[in-house]
Amino acid sequence: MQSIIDILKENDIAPSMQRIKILEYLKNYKTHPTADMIYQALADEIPTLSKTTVYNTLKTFTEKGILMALYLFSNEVHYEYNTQPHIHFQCTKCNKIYDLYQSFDHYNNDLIDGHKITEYHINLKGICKNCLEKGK
Amino acid sequence: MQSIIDILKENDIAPSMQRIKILEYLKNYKTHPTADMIYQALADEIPTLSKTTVYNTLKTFTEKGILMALYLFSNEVHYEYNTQPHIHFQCTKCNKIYDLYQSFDHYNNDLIDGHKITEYHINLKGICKNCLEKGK
DNA sequence: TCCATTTTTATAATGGTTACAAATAAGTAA
DNA sequence: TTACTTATTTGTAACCATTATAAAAATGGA
Repeated sequence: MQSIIDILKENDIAPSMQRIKILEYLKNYKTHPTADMIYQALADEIPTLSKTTVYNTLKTFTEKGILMALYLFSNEVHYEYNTQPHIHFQCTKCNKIYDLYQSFDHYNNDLIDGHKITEYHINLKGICKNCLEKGK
Repeated sequence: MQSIIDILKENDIAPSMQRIKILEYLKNYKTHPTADMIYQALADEIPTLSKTTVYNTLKTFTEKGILMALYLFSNEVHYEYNTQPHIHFQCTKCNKIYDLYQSFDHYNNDLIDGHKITEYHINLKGICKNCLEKGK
């Protein structure tokens, strides 16, 4: 089991306290948070935390491939710790984001119409089980 | 062949000049423009055009299902006139957006893990044919 | 310890989008 | 047509996520 610090070192990122806490948060709580959500969640624990640090850190992690940036159905970016391939579903009622592990088409390294594919996202939208059951 | 005005009327939208021009632009130039691109493109023809009108109109059209809002790999929204199902590919070098008509999984009205799917987007990212050929 | 480099921070700036309220255009009844 | 109501457009300001910038703090090596 790989520690947070190991993950950072493997990616040539100095394991500062802020970076550790941010990655830890994303690895433990798979809630696809935005930068602001992460900031809010950690502000108590790290009172001096700056939102700029959160943005910088997320940018670094994403560039290194540690995190995936999700562009769903709004103009704020959600982040997730990279695990096995899956697709995303967002509920239009409660806005919750779900990971789905249904079988789906994979496009990695495909060449389509001559274009080289390096990354792909499958984003679904609808009403989640929970909201369906609540009636209405 | 359905006219722009007919499309608007069918959707209970009064066919004002601004609305006609905006829909016409999206129907004719399938370039997946942003609100600002549309504004820039029409500003000469409609000198009094306001950016707010463009935003309002795009919102109306999207709510009626005439347009599709695309959330690709940035936080600006791109729009397209709804045609046959297809998927999107954006080049990371030139940022151009391509429509791909490859076969792909369809999810409409599926029920996955109890969630009702009403809309889905497949977004690919990579290097387009054109940029590949330019070498490097 | 001293110094150079990295990291964090606060502040201001940017850019896409929305809120708001006034101005204009359109639609309807008399 | 007029008078009046409603719909649409417009300009301005506000909003909110994100980025730029430069100073402050922390870190690491000689």
